[in-house]
Amino acid sequence: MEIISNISVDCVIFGFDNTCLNVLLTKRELTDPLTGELMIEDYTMQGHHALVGENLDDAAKRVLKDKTGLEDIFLKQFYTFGDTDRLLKEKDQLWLKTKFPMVRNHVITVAYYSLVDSSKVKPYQQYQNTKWFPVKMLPELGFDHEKIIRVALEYLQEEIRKEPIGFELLPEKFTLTQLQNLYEVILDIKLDRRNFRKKVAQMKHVIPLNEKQKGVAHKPAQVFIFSRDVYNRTKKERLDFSV
Amino acid sequence: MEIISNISVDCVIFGFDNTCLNVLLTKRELTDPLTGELMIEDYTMQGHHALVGENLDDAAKRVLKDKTGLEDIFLKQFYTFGDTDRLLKEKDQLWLKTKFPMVRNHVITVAYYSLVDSSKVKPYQQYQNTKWFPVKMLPELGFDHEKIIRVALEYLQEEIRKEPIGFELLPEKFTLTQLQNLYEVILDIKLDRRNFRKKVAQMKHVIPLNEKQKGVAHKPAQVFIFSRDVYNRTKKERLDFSV
DNA sequence: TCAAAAGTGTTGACATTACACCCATGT
DNA sequence: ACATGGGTGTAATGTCAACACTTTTGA
Repeated sequence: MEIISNISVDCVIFGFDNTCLNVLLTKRELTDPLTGELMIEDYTMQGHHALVGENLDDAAKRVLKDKTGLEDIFLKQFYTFGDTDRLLKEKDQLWLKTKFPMVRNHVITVAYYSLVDSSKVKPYQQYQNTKWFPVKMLPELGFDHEKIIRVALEYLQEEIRKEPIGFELLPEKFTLTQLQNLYEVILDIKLDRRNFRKKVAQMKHVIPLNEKQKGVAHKPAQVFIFSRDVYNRTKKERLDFSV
Repeated sequence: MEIISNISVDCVIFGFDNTCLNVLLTKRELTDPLTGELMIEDYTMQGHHALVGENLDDAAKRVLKDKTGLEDIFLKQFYTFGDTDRLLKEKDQLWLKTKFPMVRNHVITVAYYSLVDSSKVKPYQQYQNTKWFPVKMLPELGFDHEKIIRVALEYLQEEIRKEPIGFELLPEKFTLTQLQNLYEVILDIKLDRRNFRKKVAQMKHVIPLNEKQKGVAHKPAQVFIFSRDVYNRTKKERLDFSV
């Protein structure tokens, strides 16, 4: 399978742990073969190059499966980064020359973000040194990946205001407090609990179950599920063109 | 200047004529050199391939300048089309083999849309057979350009609800009726005149001039300008996460 | 019995909708 | 004088924001 050397696909994998919005990152290390000195030590999203004969979306699914073991996961293309200088930092050039000599200088990357229930990811991690990092406390990142993650977050923030995608980050069954935390963390705002619940109560696609939390040292919360089906049947166009 | 044979940049150029939202398209014709028979006759957006050492955004600006003569125009990347079958229709293959034999089968295209004051475009048209077509009455289109235009329109509709970009389609000075028509046509909705004006009156960035329309056979309308400056100073975050 | 989070309603402010008549101009 | 689009206000309804106390559970 021949790779397309000037097109890569990167995937910002978001997860949520009830406290932070996290991104899945893989450590990149390079040691000088002579001196043993550590020349590069940082993190990247570790995308892949597209393959000849492969749709871009399929390449993104491949990256996601490779890193998380998951398939049929929310995945959205948000931007293509095509500046000529995106791989020109000294350490990135060193990395590419050492590891990927066939790759030319100007690689454009089609960036996707995906939302995963992070409890499902852990067992599948195939890469050593792949870890979740809070988007507010990113480690040193290689290439232009810090920028890509920042832009991904902006698109996510925009999208989550309009579409019911937050549920992708939660387990199938969740409580309203979890849902509220999710919105608060992603949008970086505080929400009023009662008003939030009023709003959710109008969403027919957030469905209460006859089931409560168990084993918590406080009043157990009602458990809900999300139904995309109901959402699709009940959504209506918003008509405001607010600026 | 070496072209990058597997990456192209397409630009959906939108214009507005107070009645329709239009797209600028160029005729594509191919005649059989032997029989003189017309083998292809349709329209395309006529993008370009990216050049080695050129930022994608610069490639898009180049396409736009080439087709309209305009620079410093609103230009927004919205999606990258990367399906392997996007150029595989028979006539498109014929076209590519005849005209661009160096281009491989799988070309991804990074698509931008731009918004232009179409009164400024006409004098510059460099291509014969470049014309405006209403998005509601597109001619037969080559490649996957019909899909690209459809998707561009969806992104435009979304964006114009949130950001003051409609002004890019109008002359510097415009009337509120023009602005209302613009919103109605792009969003494909009807708006109440009085309510529309109330809403615009709240927008500090739409500024009335001491100037009226001239030479119209009815009460002349007040003339307005848009100020991005004022907009940037007065915009506030919307906090609703409506779905 | 205490700590911790769940759950619940009302009010005032503001925004949105629906709707009909007079005005200024060119012909 | 008439045809054409410009310009304006009010009332009813819906939506949003602010706010505090009681409940249920495990420890």
